[in-house]
Amino acid sequence: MESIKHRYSRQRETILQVLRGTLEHPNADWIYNKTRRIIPNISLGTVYRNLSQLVESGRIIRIKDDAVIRYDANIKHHDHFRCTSCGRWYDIEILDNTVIESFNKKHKFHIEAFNLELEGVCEICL
Amino acid sequence: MESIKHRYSRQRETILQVLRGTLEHPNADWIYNKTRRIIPNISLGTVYRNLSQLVESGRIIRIKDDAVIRYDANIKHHDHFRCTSCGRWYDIEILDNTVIESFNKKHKFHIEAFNLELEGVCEICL
DNA sequence: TAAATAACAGTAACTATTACTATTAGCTTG
DNA sequence: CAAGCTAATAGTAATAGTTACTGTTATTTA
Ligand SMILES: [Mn+2]
Ligand SMILES: [Mn+2]
Ligand SMILES: [Zn+2]
Ligand SMILES: [Zn+2]
Repeated sequence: MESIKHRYSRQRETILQVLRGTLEHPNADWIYNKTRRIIPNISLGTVYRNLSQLVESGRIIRIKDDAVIRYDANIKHHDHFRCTSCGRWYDIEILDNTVIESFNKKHKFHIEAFNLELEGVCEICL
Repeated sequence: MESIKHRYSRQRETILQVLRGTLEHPNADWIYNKTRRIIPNISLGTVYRNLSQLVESGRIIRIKDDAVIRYDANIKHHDHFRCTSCGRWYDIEILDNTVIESFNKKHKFHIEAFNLELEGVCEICL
């Protein structure tokens, strides 16, 4: 992290400032439109390229990496562990209601659903 | 759940059997190719439509609903709560290392990353 | 058996993202 | 401070995953 050497560019710095100025967790298009108010002729491709570089250099993070929808015939609630080495998916159980209840005590939110995904190397691959 | 009335179709039943026969957590394309071995001229649109109907009727679930990548300038590890009413994203802290350690004791996996996402109605909207 | 319409195959359209290309601009070295 | 190297850019084309449309087929009901 933070080790990749990039030349300065006004576009990249502006994109970073735009993202730092919001709590929206926006997507590329939202960032594109905000940034266009500062650099009107910036290209959408530039936004995508710089967002990727900013992730690469650890200055921002990306949420929901996997753009593909996956399906599961196991319909009882469960969590997932995905092995980055072999790609296997494992059904696991970590979160129970105690976690949720402790959350409910701190915040006054009404939880409808929760999803936990772990990533790492599985026993077979180790 | 299970209340929507659908006519029988060989395509839908085959898709369901294909998904029930694997632990792959496959995407639509994988399911399409497997199902084509049984119904060679099935259409990809049919696969998508039936997967959606099966989700609707609660016979399967979908993982990673949101196909859009979102970005966050808050790079310290944190979880998210998203309000289904107003769309706001909240940075939260639920998972700590005790959860991970207890997982490590049960399974011999090496965890590299984990991501928790909660969904519900926030305090403002309640 | 016939009418009503859900579901189908095939295809077109759409959306988010990535790749390509000629031009511009940040950095390094003399 | 040029000159040259090449990363980064704007603009556009291409790709991937998904959804929408359309005329035909098949399931259900009476
Ligand atoms: Mn599963
Ligand atoms: Mn966040
Ligand atoms: Zn593995
Ligand atoms: Zn809300």
